[in-house]
Amino acid sequence: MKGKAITIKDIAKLVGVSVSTVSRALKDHPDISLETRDAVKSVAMSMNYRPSQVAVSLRLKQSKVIGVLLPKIYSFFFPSVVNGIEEVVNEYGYHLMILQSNELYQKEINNTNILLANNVEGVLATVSRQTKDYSHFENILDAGIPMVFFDRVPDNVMADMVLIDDTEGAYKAVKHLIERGRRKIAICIGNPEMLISVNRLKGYKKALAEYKIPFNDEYLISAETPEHAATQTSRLLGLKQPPDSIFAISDLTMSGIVQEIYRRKLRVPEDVALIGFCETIFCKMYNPQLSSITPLGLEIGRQAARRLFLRIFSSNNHNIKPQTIFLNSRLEIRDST
Amino acid sequence: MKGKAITIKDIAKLVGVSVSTVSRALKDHPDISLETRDAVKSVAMSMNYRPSQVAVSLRLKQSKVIGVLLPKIYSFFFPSVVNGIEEVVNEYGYHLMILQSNELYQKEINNTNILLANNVEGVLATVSRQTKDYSHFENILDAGIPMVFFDRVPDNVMADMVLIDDTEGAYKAVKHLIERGRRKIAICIGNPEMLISVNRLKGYKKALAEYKIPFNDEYLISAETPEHAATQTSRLLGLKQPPDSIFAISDLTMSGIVQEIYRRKLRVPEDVALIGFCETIFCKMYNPQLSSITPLGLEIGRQAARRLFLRIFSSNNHNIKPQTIFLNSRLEIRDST
DNA sequence: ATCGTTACCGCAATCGATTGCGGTTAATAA
DNA sequence: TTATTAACCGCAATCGATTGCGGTAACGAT
Repeated sequence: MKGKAITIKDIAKLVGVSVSTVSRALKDHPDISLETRDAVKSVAMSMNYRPSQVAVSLRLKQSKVIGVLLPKIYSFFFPSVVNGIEEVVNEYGYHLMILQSNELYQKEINNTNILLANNVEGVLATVSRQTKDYSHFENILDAGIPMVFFDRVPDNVMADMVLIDDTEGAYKAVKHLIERGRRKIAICIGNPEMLISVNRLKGYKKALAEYKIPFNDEYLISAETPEHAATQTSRLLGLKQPPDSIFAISDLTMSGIVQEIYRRKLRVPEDVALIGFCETIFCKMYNPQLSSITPLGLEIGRQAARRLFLRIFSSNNHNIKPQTIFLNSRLEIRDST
Repeated sequence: MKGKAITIKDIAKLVGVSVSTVSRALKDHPDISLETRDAVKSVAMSMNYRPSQVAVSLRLKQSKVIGVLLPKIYSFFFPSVVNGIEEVVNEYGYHLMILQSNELYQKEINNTNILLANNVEGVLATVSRQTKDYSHFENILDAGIPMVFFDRVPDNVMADMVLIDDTEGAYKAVKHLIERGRRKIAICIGNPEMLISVNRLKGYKKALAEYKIPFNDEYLISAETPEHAATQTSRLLGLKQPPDSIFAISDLTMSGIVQEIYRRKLRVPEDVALIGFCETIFCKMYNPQLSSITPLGLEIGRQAARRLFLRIFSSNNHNIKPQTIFLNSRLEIRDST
């Protein structure tokens, strides 16, 4: 900021009125005569005046900024969520401060502090994989700042949550495989401690149970990177009774699985049927295109943001009961099943 | 902000000193005695004091925020750039305000105003497809705020630019195809008016010329969406002399091309060799994996951010000559060629 | 006893915008 | 002519932190 921006004071001097008059004129306060208003406005216009959001933020605590806490923007899923958030946030004239934790607990704490220091008016968050303690989020809530969690949510924080019904989604995926005649169905989850893994595994088991297929723990693998998924898949396919289908609960691990299947020159879906839990656009990039449960990141972002603004604009935010919104994910059948 | 945050004033009252003393004590000003310093600090700590970044920003014009202007975060390329930017920006204790234009000129103008109103200390930008006039960027520069453009850059703004050497990259890609024995090489560009299209096309022609292969404008298609690319590809493959290889200059259009090739049950690379201009991770998702020129988004982000901080921390920003940095993209040979 | 230092600390202005309250002018009523 | 009352507008405090400058106390030196 060298070429100092022009302020309300500059306008006041030029028009020959006080700063208070300028301030009021600019927002059509009835106390100010029409001529004065016009004079102020035209000068403001000609000087290319831009009100300092920072000053407003200090004075009124209205920063027009929503904080977003993410593990990693460089992924398949989060950019679409961010898109949904932006869509809504822009409607209200707000914008985003996006902070990533890189899945680190300490970084997540720092990030909450940064948001607090910047007077954000609301926070949307997905917790990192490392996070077990949620007290840093309480700081935000205690400051009276509305929060909505999405996707990976904490289990004992009094705030709104927006997430996909993982159990239901996984259930639909596996049921679909069964209906296609598969019986030896493997599942690749992520970190077994994560709720997302737990729930999707639950849906998997539910579908098996419904068709009286016994659960075989040799068919359960866990991976957090494509490479890891590939080696795990290799083990799977080397079994005496290799699976005839695989359900992968994440985009990233699916790519590893596909790699390994290609490497072994197996056919999809003839030898192995595949179904993922991933964004549409990525499923379409494979050959054959993957059937999938799409988590609808866009929709998650929208809903979370809407819920947040409901609180921001409510006079008695604290009287609104925290709510958990489950979104149904959609089964999209393509060529891999 | 209901549960009002605690301020320097609260600490002052509790310790029994003035606010100025607290301010100085917190930053180890030598004027303040050690006991006072410790007293202030311990109280600050126990009250969980967090300095208001907003107040500092107003007073000192140090917002610790870097603005990022993007067409669309939901893409293949930009998240990786953002990652690179974040990496550097965090080193310096800064964070990002990311604004997307959705390729709309008017939105881009609004976004520059938002950044200005928020006292950002620097701006990193990629221009939208619609943008022909760059005067809104001049506003930022005139305010004394350093700017670095990356990827899609304007052609007549006095600012730093960081971009990949498109011509060289395309040249390497096409040369690679030729060396693999291909002669009927098609190219799919984006909007023909965009510099990126122009330059990559230039590299394509350069490689052809080097091997004395005449340019055939039937082999030149242009698309901005996967769907559009698919129909264009269909036309290509329906030619009397269909191409034996296709070079696609963007991730998105490549996906459309691949779709169409799959649909026609053509083999890659036997019938049609493919080479893209895309991020590694996406190339690996195809079957077969795509050879590619990788634009190294991460590296672009890093370099742009570094260049920006060079200006931010220099006392005479305006004396540093604007510089255009070309990054070499890397040829990664996989299975599609 | 007086002056000079040094060591510490507070006053008050400042950044830019907002707003309660009080003041001035002019018009109108009595 | 005087009191009343709109109609307009300005003063000054405020948000939270920073900082130039001035002030006080304690100490030693002369």
